[in-house]
Amino acid sequence: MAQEKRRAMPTREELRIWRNYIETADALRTLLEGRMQTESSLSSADYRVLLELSEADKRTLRSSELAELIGWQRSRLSHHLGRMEKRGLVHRSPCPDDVHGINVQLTDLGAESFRHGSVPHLRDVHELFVAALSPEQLAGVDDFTATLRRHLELEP
Amino acid sequence: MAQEKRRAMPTREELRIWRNYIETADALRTLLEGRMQTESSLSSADYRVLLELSEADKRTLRSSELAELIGWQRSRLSHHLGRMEKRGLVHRSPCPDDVHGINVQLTDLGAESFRHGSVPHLRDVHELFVAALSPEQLAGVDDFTATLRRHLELEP
DNA sequence: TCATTGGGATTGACGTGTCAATCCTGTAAC
DNA sequence: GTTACAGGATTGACACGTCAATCCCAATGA
Repeated sequence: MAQEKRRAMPTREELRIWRNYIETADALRTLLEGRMQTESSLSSADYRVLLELSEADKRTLRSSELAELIGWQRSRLSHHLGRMEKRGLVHRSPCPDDVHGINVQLTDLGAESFRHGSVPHLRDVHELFVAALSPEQLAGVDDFTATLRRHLELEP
Repeated sequence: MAQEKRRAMPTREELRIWRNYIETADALRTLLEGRMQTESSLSSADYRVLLELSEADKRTLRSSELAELIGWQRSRLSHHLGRMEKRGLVHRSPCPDDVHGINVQLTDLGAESFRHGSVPHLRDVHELFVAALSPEQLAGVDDFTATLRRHLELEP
């Protein structure tokens, strides 16, 4: 009886909460993605890339740093940059300092797209998430996500 | 000043909470999917389908009902059933009652796969989610997801 | 009898992500 | 000098989801 909770099953109630939690988060993500798509023709993947680049020095990052920053596999980034480059959002060029290594630079169009996209996106986040919750609820979210992140050993 | 909150932007702090929230949910989903894949060679999409079918009368559902139940587009379901049928998890046959309409039936292999997959999956949910949180935190999650669902007008 | 429409399902093209294999180019080992 | 290897990035094959187009078949209506 000492460790009856080891590898236990969730109760019906816990399972219900879990399903609601994960479905809601999913629905929210989907909703926001859809809005961003129609508002500015950007996917959330595009947004992540543009965000990091626009905050970077000279709007430029080494490909590997970028992958690190947003936590993607190299190959995913490579595929995605290829597509973004085709759309003119981004430009790749060999990196002078490092023999291997590629510099990824935001183009003017990319910077413009990001500016145009970010304002409505942030408003959407406010409208669909922040505005729904009381300050106490928001604090609760912060608390339990922190707990969860610690539990999963995610980097902060 | 009366409606200064209309279409407002999130504060830095609110944005941080939002990002943590959505990233954590994502990471959790990914983690669980990965485990299910290695434990039982099922994706979460497979799992959804198998779950509904195994609870259905005679392990069978009309394709359209199934789509309704799990909230998928018809075409997504069609594609996915095609793949699952190839793997022998599921069987499709024209529906005798309804002229149009296709019956989707769980095969023995499908039922077996689901049984084998569900136990470790539920344990994973417990380990990675339920066990991390205090009863108060869990109640908090329940509360704020309910609030969010109402706000987003998601069906319960 | 033949065109029309309508529900139910499938198909094809396309964008995306993953995994494993490959490529490229300096650097170290022999 | 040639071989090996190592870091950095790309590629290809495949699974998945979405959108729009199509197919199939019956029940109308002319």
